[in-house]
Amino acid sequence: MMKFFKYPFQKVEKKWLNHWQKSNFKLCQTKDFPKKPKYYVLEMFPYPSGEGLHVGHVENYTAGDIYARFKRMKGYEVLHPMGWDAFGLPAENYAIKMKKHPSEIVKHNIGVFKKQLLKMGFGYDWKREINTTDPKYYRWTQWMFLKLFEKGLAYEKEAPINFCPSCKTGLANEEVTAEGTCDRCGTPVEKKLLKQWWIKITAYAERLLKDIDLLDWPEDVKEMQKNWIGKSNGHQIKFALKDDNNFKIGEIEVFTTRADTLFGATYLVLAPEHPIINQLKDSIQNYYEVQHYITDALQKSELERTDLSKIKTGVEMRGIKAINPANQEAIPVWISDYVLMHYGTGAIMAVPAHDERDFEFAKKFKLNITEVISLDGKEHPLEEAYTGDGVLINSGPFNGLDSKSAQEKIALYVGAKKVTNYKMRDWIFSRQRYWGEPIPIVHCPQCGAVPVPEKNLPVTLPNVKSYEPTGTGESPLAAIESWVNTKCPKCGGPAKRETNTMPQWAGSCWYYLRYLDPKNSKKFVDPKKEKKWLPVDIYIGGKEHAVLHLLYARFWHKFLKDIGAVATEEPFKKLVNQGIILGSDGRKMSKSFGNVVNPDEMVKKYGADALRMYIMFMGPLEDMKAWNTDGINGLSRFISRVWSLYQNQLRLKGKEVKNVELEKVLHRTIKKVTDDTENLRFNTAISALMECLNKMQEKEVKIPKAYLETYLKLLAPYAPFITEELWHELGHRNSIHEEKWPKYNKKYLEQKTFELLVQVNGKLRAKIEAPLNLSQKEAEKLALAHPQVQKFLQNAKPKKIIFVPNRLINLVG
RNA sequence: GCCCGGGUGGCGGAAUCGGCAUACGCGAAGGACUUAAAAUCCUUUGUCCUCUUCGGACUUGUGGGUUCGAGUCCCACCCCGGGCACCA
Repeated sequence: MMKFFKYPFQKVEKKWLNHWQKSNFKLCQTKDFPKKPKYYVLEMFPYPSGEGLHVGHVENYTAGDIYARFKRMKGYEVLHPMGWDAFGLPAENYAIKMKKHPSEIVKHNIGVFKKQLLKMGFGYDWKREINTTDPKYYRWTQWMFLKLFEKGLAYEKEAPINFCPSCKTGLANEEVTAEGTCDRCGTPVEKKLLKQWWIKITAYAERLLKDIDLLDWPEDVKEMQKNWIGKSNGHQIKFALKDDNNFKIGEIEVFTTRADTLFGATYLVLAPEHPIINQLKDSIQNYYEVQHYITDALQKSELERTDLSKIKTGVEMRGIKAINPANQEAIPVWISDYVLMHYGTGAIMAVPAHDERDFEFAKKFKLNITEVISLDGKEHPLEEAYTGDGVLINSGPFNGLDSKSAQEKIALYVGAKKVTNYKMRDWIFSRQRYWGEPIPIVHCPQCGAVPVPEKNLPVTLPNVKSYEPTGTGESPLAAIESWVNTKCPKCGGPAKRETNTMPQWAGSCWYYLRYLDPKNSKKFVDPKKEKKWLPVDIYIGGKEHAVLHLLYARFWHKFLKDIGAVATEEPFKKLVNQGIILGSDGRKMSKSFGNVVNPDEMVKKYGADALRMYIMFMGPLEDMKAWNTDGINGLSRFISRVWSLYQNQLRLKGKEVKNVELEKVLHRTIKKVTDDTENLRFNTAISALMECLNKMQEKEVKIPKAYLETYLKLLAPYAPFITEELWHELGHRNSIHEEKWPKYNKKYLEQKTFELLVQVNGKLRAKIEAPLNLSQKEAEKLALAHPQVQKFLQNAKPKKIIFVPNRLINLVG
């Protein structure tokens, strides 16, 4: 009789964690230059918040841990590191509240996180642990900034920041609500113009776009990056401006992707910020009205301006006309906030017949609408803009041409310039905050912005008590005079340090490189190590980083390549996004819904192995899935059943019984678990492990020890604790996690017979056990002899027979 | 509005090449063990007809199509999730 043994998971997990920790996870320590093939498994490193680890982390890191353990057993030298992305707002805000230094809070939170990760059984090479807030780390972030500065890719420019007049502080975008108010006090957020540091990521737009094709990434993430970069090819066309007396008073250049519609351009529209407006002010008859509109528009937040549901507004600059270069027609010039200054030239030619926005605008202000593209070459009354292709009409010498080929011809006709534009904008790199990497620049009244010499890096954050907001919109660092005032590295005169700090993205742009060489004080990474280990073979993390982090990191990496610091073009070869885990009510986990699952409690109640396996069993890694409190019971039960089986087997006396049937099942399981794990289909790998266990406990006989060992190895990446314990109970002294991954033997997968499926008119009517490689003739004979088949054929002869060897026969009557 | 995903039992999901739909797990029902409960073990479990089996009909969001055969391919539509959104 099979006896039930209760699995003492708490005892076992504690025992092995202690054991592994004693050697600082020697098993997971990676050689810099191994003989074995390398494999770099990376998970997006966490921000160590005060909340501790959440289930999303557990999902992300379990997937990575299973994969790293699997690859290691498959014979790779696996690099699987962990670190902390610890600069950023929450730590700073919490520090202000608790009157503690952010670094203390970070240190504490890291302690909590690390303990939780260890309890989950994750195996990292802790010798390579990094922390972005460590001066020894951010020294290199600053060094890279200086390189960007040196190459002209970091520059200063005035830009509006979000500013809360009540809190008297600059706000990060994430602190501004969707309604455009301050997250903390509800006051409407204002804009304040301040000098900001920018990174010229747009210089890399084309390469960032082109190289997306090199990546083994989810299609939607690639698509998102493409859209974000937003390349469009078009033309810049010049329109002469004339006043009421027909004097030429200037010129406006517009950007269009539809030069073929030029004859339909019945007015121009300028962005309210367009500098030419001021130059034209003497000729504008309604200048007061125009000025009023502009002031209004500039006060609006980006959110208000880009609200699509809003009815379009605008004002005409009376007294000024533009000349359409295609037909020399004088057309009105308007100003409207739906035209954006930062894209193209900040001015558009409006073709209301063939652009939805222009159509809407023209209807509202009763402007001319001229149809120039027609599907049938005829003119029609237009109910809405037609944005497709067609044949040109009302276009003088170009009538009858198809719109595609007309584009270049009309462009040539009016002397337009071919231009490529990108939606992507440069990256604002300054934050008015204390808890970030200081930007290593000194502002000298004589020499301007001077880089801090490399030998003086890092520029460390001053360790003072007051890092609360200054009230001016500047960084808290501005108030720390002893730190701010310094000497100019160039002329030696009195100068001030840059007081803005870097955004949280900075440290995460290159952390995957530092893991390769975390202690190097001469270089951020030894180029030989970079060459050996990059690119990252698999990068696992949340989709929320689909654009920003992943685009910044790709840019940063390409820049490092250009200065010869790395040899690879792209940092992350394969990307995988784990899906969000929702609460059991199907809503996003949140304190206010009370549906948050605490991993610590789950580990306490069910053990880490059960939690790991449940989270992987819930569904495909990339899918969104809802937590089910009962679900984890099933995996807890599975773990117990494994335990019981092995305890029974260890106690069973007598001879091992060779079991051909079980052997077949085992080898099928090896194949299935190997393939599924390789392809990150952990949920189906686990069900295969369950099926195999069901088979093993079906009969109460002594199973050969070799089978029991093989099964444990298959389970080891998933449940590292119980497998280690049982491996030792089977008499081994080494760790199961350094064992070789089992191979299946094809001979056990081969079948001598198969189940012939017999269909009549496509419907399954019988299943017949038949020898493999049965011929069609024999199959027919077998099928026709079956009473069920005769019944449905009604003794008629089949008109047609479909035969799929070793699978089915379909008799069509 | 545009661009991606997706829709399969009471629930999470499986079906990897167009060939047994519903694997595996949860839940539920019945039983064994127990004074009892928990735990554990066994049986049943898509819907309907026949309710005794044998068996049959139907079933992968909806409607059409291609095919000997469709969850899988094609067309149209409905619904859900995500991303982008005045980028000319």
